[in-house]
Amino acid sequence: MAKTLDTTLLASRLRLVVGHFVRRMRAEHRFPLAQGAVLGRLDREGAQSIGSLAAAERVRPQSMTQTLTDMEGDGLVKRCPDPSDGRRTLIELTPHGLETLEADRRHREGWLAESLADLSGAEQRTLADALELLERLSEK
Amino acid sequence: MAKTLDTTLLASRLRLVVGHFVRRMRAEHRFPLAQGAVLGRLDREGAQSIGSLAAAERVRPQSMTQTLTDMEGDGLVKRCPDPSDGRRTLIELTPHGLETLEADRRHREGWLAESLADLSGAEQRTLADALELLERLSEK
DNA sequence: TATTGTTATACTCTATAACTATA
DNA sequence: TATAGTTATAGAGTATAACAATA
Repeated sequence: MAKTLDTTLLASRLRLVVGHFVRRMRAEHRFPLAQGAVLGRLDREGAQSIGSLAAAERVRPQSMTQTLTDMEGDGLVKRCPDPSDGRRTLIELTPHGLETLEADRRHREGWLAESLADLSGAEQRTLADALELLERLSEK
Repeated sequence: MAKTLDTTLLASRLRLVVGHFVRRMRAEHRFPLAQGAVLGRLDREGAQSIGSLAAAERVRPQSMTQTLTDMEGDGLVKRCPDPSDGRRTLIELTPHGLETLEADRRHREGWLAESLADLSGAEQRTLADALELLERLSEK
């Protein structure tokens, strides 16, 4: 039976490591993390409403509006009225947004994705399992 | 032999889960995370220089100066000249800083530390192992 | 010259509150 | 009334550049 760890120390270490990792990701990207997240999601899932993007990223709709306004200003996304519901706005990738995403992916190959690929299958599994746990903690 | 996962998807999920977790932690704390980190470190390790705090938290010295200036304004820490090196400033906890830290720890017991304690020993081990991996990724 | 820390400035990221427009 | 989104505002968190003081 595995022994229980000191949860206060584990909590501190969690905060420190996660904080460091976020700063490292930020430094590595060519454009803001929050924007990259939206680009990736639009590419994977297609055009969708602002509220749905906010829910998926688990930020407030107001925060997402701000991110999208910045991105629209940079020509990465386009706002389109939803024909079936006048309250909704659909967000879609522009060609420039897609190019930017692909350039970022190529660049990150030099770091995160490549580093992850360097891990053993067991290590990748450990990381994936830990993400499940982290998500469970976040939901509580 | 464990199969290799899709590293692009794992990278996306890593960003999402970690981002969500950080926002959850931020929302749960009574005062800024960066300040809580400093309070905990000073309590565990005792008074130390600004540069050493910055290195431990892996932020720039300028960022740490800013954090500490805010904290000093709130009476959480005190700047003391290092008697052995006029360039250095030692940071020490004030009684108010210690009280604040202890109050925060009691409050967090209601969430993170308690949630971690609810995990099985194996799950805690998975999380601790993943932190090692995450730290290795951050260092690369 | 090298090291420690600060000031000035700016950007990212997110939140709450109050609002408008549509259903 | 309820829902989708926006505007206004503020605060946390961090960075780079330029600087002063001390070793």
